[in-house]
Amino acid sequence: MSREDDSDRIFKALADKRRRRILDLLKDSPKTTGALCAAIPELDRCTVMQHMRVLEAADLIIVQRKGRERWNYLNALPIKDIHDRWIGDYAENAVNLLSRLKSDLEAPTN
Amino acid sequence: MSREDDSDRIFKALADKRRRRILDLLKDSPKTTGALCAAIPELDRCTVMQHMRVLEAADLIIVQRKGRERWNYLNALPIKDIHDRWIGDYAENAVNLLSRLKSDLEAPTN
DNA sequence: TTGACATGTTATATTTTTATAACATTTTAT
DNA sequence: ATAAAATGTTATAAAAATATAACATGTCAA
Repeated sequence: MSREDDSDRIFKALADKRRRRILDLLKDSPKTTGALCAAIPELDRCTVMQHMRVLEAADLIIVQRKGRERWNYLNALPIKDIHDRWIGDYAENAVNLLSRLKSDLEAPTN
Repeated sequence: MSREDDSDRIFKALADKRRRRILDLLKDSPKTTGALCAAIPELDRCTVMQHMRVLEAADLIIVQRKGRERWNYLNALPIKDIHDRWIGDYAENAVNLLSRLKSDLEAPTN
């Protein structure tokens, strides 16, 4: 499983508004699947579970079963990895690129 | 246009492997549309342009026309915004949540 | 054990994305 | 002016993601 596959799963998982909302809900405290469904009444329970499976496959949530309940925990580490590997790079170059853009635009006869 | 719409467009734009690749290509230096198409021979020119439109709508690239050429510049600022607003939060809480998870798992009778 | 509860699975319909073809516009060079 | 180059648009086919229904499993409490 390549690094690129990992970040593909993570970005795809983060691409959906409802999944980001689920992560927000888990940010404060872990919750059971039932509690999450109750917090998102406009989505069918099955739909919520399908989203959870996507998040779990991306390793953005960690699942722990306790009796007949399923407790879902946010795992922020993959997001931090993306930041370190990806966004860090871009942010580092941002000023650079913007200033290059600016000077290019100011010399239109090149 | 809400803040959430903005980050939705940005995350959706970043969700595609090929669009991330385009951003990578633009990271080093701005390029014309033609140069980008040449760099991604496995994709049809129209497909590349469709991806560019998605990136442009998300404000991840800035477009400047020079004669009959179109120069595409990476704009890293939206990515940095996401980091500051979103990933920063998660990363901040990461140690917190992981340690809470750990202690929860070690006390399974709660 | 038995019924109710919480969760899980599989199949399928709906919607959204992605790829491409066909055609149009703008600019450069001759 | 005219042909070629570079880009742009619109329509549509193909593929993927999302929502939901129908059914299945495991666990608790009486």
